[in-house]
Amino acid sequence: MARTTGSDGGRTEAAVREAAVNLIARYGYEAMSMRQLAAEVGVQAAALYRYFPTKEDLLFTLMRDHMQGLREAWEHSRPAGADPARQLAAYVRNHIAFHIERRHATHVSNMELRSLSPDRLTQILRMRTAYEKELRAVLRDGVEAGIFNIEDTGLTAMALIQMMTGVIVWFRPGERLSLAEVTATYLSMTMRLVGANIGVGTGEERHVHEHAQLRA
Amino acid sequence: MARTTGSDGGRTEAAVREAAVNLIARYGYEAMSMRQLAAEVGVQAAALYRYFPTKEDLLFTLMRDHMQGLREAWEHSRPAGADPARQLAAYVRNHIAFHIERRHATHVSNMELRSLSPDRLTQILRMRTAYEKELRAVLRDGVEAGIFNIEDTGLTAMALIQMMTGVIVWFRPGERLSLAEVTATYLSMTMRLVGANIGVGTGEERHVHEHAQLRA
DNA sequence: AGAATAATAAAACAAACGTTCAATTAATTC
DNA sequence: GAATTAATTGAACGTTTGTTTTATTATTCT
Repeated sequence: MARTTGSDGGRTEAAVREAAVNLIARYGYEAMSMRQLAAEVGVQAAALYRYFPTKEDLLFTLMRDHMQGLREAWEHSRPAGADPARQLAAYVRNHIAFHIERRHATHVSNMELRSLSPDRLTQILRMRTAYEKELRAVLRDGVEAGIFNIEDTGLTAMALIQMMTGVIVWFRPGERLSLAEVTATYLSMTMRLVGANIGVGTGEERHVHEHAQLRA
Repeated sequence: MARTTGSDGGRTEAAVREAAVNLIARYGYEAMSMRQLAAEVGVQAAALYRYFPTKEDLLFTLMRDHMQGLREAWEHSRPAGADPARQLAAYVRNHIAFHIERRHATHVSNMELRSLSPDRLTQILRMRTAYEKELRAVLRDGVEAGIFNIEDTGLTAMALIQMMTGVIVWFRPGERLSLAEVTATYLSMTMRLVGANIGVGTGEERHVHEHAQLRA
């Protein structure tokens, strides 16, 4: 047999991407075979090579698109011209929302870096560094404006990102806490971490506090 | 050929463990072949099976020993009977020191969980959960004693652990900051995060502040 | 309707995989 | 010094891997 009725390149490629993200997140890039992926899509392994020349190309494409999506999400959600506290709050909200919406893709982008060739690894890391740089800039602005009290901007940025990204490890929708509650708590922890004056800028603090009271 | 002169089971096994940790951390468990590991040790692949019946047994052994080491390190360094702030400081110091001393083993234990069989995965996760529980207990004690101000103990514990473990991702000895400086800064961030009264308990705050001044 | 193109299947490739087995030599025990 | 045990080699096993090639069918274009 050959071309099947109703087959469509666009749909197949999208199906391959989605299945690949799920399989790689679950079993790992090396552990996922092209045949396994093809079977998940409902196609023969050879068909995959019409869309991605090699297995590594597939991985790289997934990662690149994920990082580009993250940068675009931040650019769309950042409140231009707002004070640093609001900017930081927007960064935290965007980061958590984006990563929870795409848990599997995030897992892939964070865990499978070592399967990339050196130059592709560099490309992805560059995108990640650029994104982290945005956070450092916000923190610096806040320090210069006297709103934040931070010992080491670089360290604080890394700590914040690790803390926020860590949410995807344990958060499961529909369990004890809602996404809104988790986000609120992380916002409050973030503001403590950067030494922001409580009640300044985010418009979230009272709200957070009420939730805290309910859970106490 | 067969047994080589000067060969020793104990030494070989130790060499296998060490090489395996390094190779798995660098290339991933699935990507590391038994032949590659054997070559690193300077032995034929078949020789590995004298010490570990399967590749997965090797992985599991590495992880189990790492988690046991972590628990033992905490038990030895915990200041029994001290106030919660000192306990928390000890937890942070031990966690960071242990994980930086064994960056590769930590990487393996955190990244290769999905390569374990279900029951072995459960065993490792149980050990990890028990360790995290210790932190939650310290936080709870601090809240009850009125020393800490925490919205959600569980969330704060996870945030702290992610934040601390994240150090191994970017920290490299001999770069901008020393381990002591990093630890001091993380201690201070931890105390902010749990809402500890500044200057209480840890005996580190003034020291931290001096470093901050130097870097500013 | 016929020609061109897009999408797939089926089969095959060499290479690499984890693992096993029998043979062989070094060290230890008696 | 002979017998036993410990440590390792070298070769082989059957699978599975990513990928390529060729053929075949569905769709689109003229």
